[in-house]
Amino acid sequence: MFSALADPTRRRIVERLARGSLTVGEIASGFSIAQPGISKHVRILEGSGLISRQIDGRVHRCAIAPDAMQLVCDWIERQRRFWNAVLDRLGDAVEDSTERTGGK
Amino acid sequence: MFSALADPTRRRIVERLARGSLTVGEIASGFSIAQPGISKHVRILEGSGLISRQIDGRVHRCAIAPDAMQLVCDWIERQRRFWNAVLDRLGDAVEDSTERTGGK
DNA sequence: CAGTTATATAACTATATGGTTACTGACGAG
DNA sequence: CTCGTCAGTAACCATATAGTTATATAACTG
Repeated sequence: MFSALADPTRRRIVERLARGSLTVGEIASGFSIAQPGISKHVRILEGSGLISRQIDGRVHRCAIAPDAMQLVCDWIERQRRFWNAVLDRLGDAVEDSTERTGGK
Repeated sequence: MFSALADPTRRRIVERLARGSLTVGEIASGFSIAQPGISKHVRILEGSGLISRQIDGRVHRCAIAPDAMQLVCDWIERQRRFWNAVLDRLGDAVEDSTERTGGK
């Protein structure tokens, strides 16, 4: 799922889908890359569980999958906690060193 | 900076550096890949501004760069807001549809 | 039915990436 | 000075990835 979102084109697709569901053709019309390329990206996003597809006759309507979105949010929250902890630790280290050296 | 953190090996390097500064050799000893590979990763991390290097004789001591860490935290926070907004919108859509259909 | 449209699939290309080995240079110890 | 060590550079390799074009399949439309 992380690697699915690593590609900027796929992130843009998801961002567009966040505004509402779209068919594959509608997605493709927003990019300068050819339709088969979009099909690939959509397939990857679908395979990662990030989006779902409802086939309605010829058109495939794509939408963001709420469950996956929840996982994304959870994952980001974990990352946020981790990096903030790193940042805090760096802040402490700076304080320590400024104390030891008599400071700035 | 995002692409620098996209590689799992580089993330692990940063995680180890979060525990304290390390020389290139010390970093390399924690991985199964050869030293020149680590050198490359370190160079990429340094080029992205995520870590800094203090050359002390033969040894190169690496540490996380606080400024970049702040940027990472800011970026993650923006992402968190964005994806939570997407999630909220999806939640509303579900509510709407269940209202319309009389569904559970 | 024939023709058009929406999408997928196949085969290929180009490029980026992560890894390797071999070698080089700088520093420090004896 | 010589030798060993830490690290960087160069050249190369394998693989993955994003894109392409051409073709196939399936559903509408007249």
